[in-house]
Amino acid sequence: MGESDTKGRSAGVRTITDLARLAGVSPGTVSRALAGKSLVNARTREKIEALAREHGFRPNQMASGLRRQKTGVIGVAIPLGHDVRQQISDTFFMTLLGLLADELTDKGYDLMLRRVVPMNDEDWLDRYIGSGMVDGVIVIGQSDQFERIEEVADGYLPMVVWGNYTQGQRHCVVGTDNRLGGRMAAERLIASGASSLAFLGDTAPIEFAARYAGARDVAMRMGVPLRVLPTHLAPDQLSEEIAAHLAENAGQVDGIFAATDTIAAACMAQLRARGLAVPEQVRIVGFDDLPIASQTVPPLTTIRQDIHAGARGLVDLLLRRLAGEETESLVLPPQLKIRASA
Amino acid sequence: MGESDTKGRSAGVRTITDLARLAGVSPGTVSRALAGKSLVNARTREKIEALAREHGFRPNQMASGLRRQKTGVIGVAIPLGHDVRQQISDTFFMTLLGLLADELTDKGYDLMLRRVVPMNDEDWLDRYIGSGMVDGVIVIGQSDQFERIEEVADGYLPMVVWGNYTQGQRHCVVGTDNRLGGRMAAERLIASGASSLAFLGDTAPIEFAARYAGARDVAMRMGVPLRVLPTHLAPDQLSEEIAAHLAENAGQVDGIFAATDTIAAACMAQLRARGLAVPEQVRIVGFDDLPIASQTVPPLTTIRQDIHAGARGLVDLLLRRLAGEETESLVLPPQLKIRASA
DNA sequence: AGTTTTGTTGCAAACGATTGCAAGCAGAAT
DNA sequence: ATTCTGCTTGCAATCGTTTGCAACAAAACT
Repeated sequence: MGESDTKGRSAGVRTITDLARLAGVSPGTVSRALAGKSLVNARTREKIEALAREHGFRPNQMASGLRRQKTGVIGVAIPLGHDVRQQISDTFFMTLLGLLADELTDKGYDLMLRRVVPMNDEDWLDRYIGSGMVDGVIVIGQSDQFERIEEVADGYLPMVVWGNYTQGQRHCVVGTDNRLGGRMAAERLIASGASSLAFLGDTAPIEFAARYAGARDVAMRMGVPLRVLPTHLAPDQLSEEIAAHLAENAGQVDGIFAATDTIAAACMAQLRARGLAVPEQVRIVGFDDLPIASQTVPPLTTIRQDIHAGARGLVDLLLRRLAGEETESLVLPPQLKIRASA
Repeated sequence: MGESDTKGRSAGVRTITDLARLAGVSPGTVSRALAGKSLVNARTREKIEALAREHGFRPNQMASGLRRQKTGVIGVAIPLGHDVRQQISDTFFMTLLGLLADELTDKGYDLMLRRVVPMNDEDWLDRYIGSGMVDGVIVIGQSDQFERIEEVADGYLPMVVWGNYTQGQRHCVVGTDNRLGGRMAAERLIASGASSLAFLGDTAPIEFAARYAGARDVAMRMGVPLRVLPTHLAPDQLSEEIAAHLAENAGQVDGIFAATDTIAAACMAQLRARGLAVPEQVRIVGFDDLPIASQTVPPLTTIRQDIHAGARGLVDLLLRRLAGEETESLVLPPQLKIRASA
C-alpha cells in the first residue's frame, strides 16, 4: 500500500503499458503475467502482480474483449410483449434474475440486463446479439415472441430461453411443464370439491396458455365447465379486474386456477372482501410457489416451479452452447404443493 | 430485403470496413453516416443506411467503446454484506432494479448487473469501476459498506447510491428519510394503542438502523419500551426466527415495527398462527408499501417509499454526474399509509 | 480569372490488450 | 568449443471504430 495513497487511486497507471514501464518489461509480458499464463518467470510475475496490486490496476475489459472477441458478458433479455408493465412486478421473473446473477457470477460472467418492448422494436433480439457486447443471451419469458426467437435460434447458437417447451421447436428452452402443472391444478381443485372452474389470468403468453390447456384437458375429461377470466399482471389493474370478474360470475365458480401466485393472492384478498370462504365456498390453486404463497390466509395451494433448478439449467445449457454443443431443451417437473386453499 | 435471406443473416458483413467496401466509400465515412453526423452527403448516407439495413449490420460496441472511451453501460451493484441471501427475495430492491432498467433504457443506456459479496472481495467497487466496462455505477443498498463507498466517492464522480443519507457524508445518495419513517411508524403504533414496542429486523444495514433510530426517538420521548428482535431476510429462516421471537416475548409486546413489508407479512402469518388478533392485541406497521401490503389480512399499515421517484432520481443524478456536475443527495419523504393493522 | 468559402471524403493514428513468432539466453548434451 | 533444448521475453500485428487533419471539388465571392 502506498503512503497517503489509497490503493487504486494512482491516476498514473491506467494501461498495461504504464505498468510495463514501471516493471521494466514489455506490455506483452505484463499481459501474460496478469492472465496467469505459464510462460512467465515466477519472479517477474510476482513483481508485476505486486505492482498491479499497489496501483490498483485492472486491465480494460473493452480492449481485452475486442482483441479476444469475447466479452465475458451474458445478455439477459426480458421481452415485454403483451403487457408492458408486467415484469416490473413479477416476483417470479425477478427472483429468477437474481439467481441467474448468482450462477453467472460463479462462472465468471457478468450479466447485462435489457428489458425490451418488441412491439416498438422489431429486431430487439438481433440488435442485442449483433451488438458485440455479449457472448450469449438468455431470454426470460417467450412472451408473444415465439416466432422471432425461433428465427434467431436457427443462426445463433449461444441462446437459451426460459419458457414453455413446444413439441418440435428449434430453440433451446428451459422451463416447467406448464401443461402438466395445469392438469395437476385442475385435478386438485376438483378433488377438493370444485365443480365449476375458472382460469384466472392472461392466456396470451405461451406459458400461461399451456397452463390453461392443461386445466382444460382435465375439465373436458371430467366434464366440468372451465371459463377464462382474463387479467393483467400489473398490481394496480389486477385487483379491480378480479373484483369485476368475481362480481360478474358470482356463485357460478367454485374453483379458481390462478395463472400465478401473485394473481392468486390478489384474488384471495378480493374473495375475502366479498365474504367468500376459502376453501369452503371457493377453492383456489396458484402457480410458482413464491414466498407469498405460504403467507396468504389461508395458505395457498399451488404448483411449485423449481426456480433454482431453472436458473442452474439456463446457465449450464448456455455455457455448453458457448462451447459449441447443441443442447436439448430442459423440461422441469412441476410439483403440487398442498396447503389450505384447495 | 435479400432474396431467400432473412435480414441480419448475411455472414459477409461484420465490420464497418466490409460495409464501406460494398458502398464504395471509406470506413470513416460509413462511421460518420451511421453515427448521424452532419458531415456526410445526404445521398451517401442513404445508400449506406440502406446497405446497413439490408445486411443487418450493427457496429461493434466493444470497438466503439474502446475508441470513444465510453460504453453506454451503467453498472448496477448490489452488495450483499451482512446477509448473503437477502436480496434474492427482497422485492423492494428487485422492483427498484426493474424501474432502473426502464429509466436507463429510456436514456439510451444498458444496465450491467453485478451482485457482490464484499466479505470475500475487499475491492468489489474499485474492480467494477476500473474494469472499463461501465460509464457509471449505481449501488443499490449500502449494506455495511458505507466506508468503502465513501472512499471510492472521493475519487470517482459518476456514482450514485440508493440508501440512507447521513449528515455530512461524501457520496451522493438517493433514498427515503428512514429515520423520519421510523418515527412515523412508532407514532402510529402508539396512537393506535400500543404501549410496548418492538423493532423486528436486522439493525446492521444502515437504512434499517435509521428506521430503528427513528422509532427509538419516539419511544424515548413517549417513555415507551422498545426492544429489538433481530431477523434475517431470507424467507426460509425468517418465519422460524419470528416464531421464536413471538414465543419468547409472548404478551410483552403489543406494537411491532417491521423493518420491511416482507418481514411484516411473515410476522402476521406467525401472529395468526399464535392466535393473536391484529390490531386488537398486537399492532403492526411495515415499511416499503409493496403490493403485498394491501393483501395481508388485515391489510398492512406501512411507511411508503416512493420507489418510482427513487429510480428516477438515481438515474437523473447519475446522468448529471456523468456530465461532470457535482450533485447533492436526494432525500425522499416517507408517507404513512394507514390500512388496518395499526 | 483568381481567391476564398463550403461541403464531402479519405487517410491514418489512435483506443488498450492479446498473441504468434522469433530472438535471446541460460544450462545441458555432444 | 559447438550444438541443442527449454525457458522467458520482446516485437509488432491485430481486434473494429472513431476522429483530427488534410485533400479535393464545387460553389461563391472579388
